[in-house]
Amino acid sequence: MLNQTLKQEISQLEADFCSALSDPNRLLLLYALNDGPRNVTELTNELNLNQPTASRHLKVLREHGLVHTTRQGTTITYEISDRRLIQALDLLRSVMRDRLAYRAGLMEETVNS
Amino acid sequence: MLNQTLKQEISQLEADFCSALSDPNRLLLLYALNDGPRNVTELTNELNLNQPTASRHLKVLREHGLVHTTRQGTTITYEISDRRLIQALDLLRSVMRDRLAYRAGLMEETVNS
DNA sequence: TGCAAATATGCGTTTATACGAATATAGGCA
DNA sequence: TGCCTATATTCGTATAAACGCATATTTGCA
Repeated sequence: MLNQTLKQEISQLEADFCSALSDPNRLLLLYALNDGPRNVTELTNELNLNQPTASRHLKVLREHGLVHTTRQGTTITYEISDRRLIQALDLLRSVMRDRLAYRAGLMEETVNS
Repeated sequence: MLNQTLKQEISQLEADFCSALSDPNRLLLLYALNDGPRNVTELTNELNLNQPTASRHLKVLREHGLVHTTRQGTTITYEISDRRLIQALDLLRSVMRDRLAYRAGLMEETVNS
């Protein structure tokens, strides 16, 4: 059993982790990186971001340890740190999908009654 | 293959979903509800929140479909909607744990060198 | 040294979200 | 109706985070 203060600290950490995931551009970056390592320019082009935006979001991901980098000359390649992130995100998507399906069902019922 | 606009919309939805998870009090609420349904007063007491705070956070969880409610008289019981949420959160925790362990390892190396 | 390419940061503004304190609403019951 | 309990909302304020634009930093190379 954990005491309350510890629980709160862990939840704070986990919440910080989640807030790193709560931006659409960062999710797109993570999913892109799930297909393989990319450098900033490639990511910028693939996702149609402007360069400072991509760089700032990558910084957030990096600071939360969700991605890591290797430099080759002036180029910096980003890589996803842990595949379980995508597993977790996919789980969330399936929850989301079922919830949307449920709501769509409700809509139909409403329309048909 | 999904087109870019659709990808962006899905990522936006998923990001909204994640931002519902990016608050320590809401995570504590979810984990409490994982042990079984609770009403607002019980949650308020268990987590040492003040009542409006609990209510507001529960509203966020409800609006994102993470929990659902049943009313009995004046009492409203909250229940977690989908166990996979806890699965996903536990996955994130394990990623977090490994990352902290890795950083702790780096610290030791630094100290010992 | 000096330039070019890749990446990162600073600034100003806008938008979102959390909180406490106070207040409002809803349901049950006399 | 009027009161009590449970839950929700409003208000004012404070903090954080996103964006575009401009600029800085780093590295490789002539």
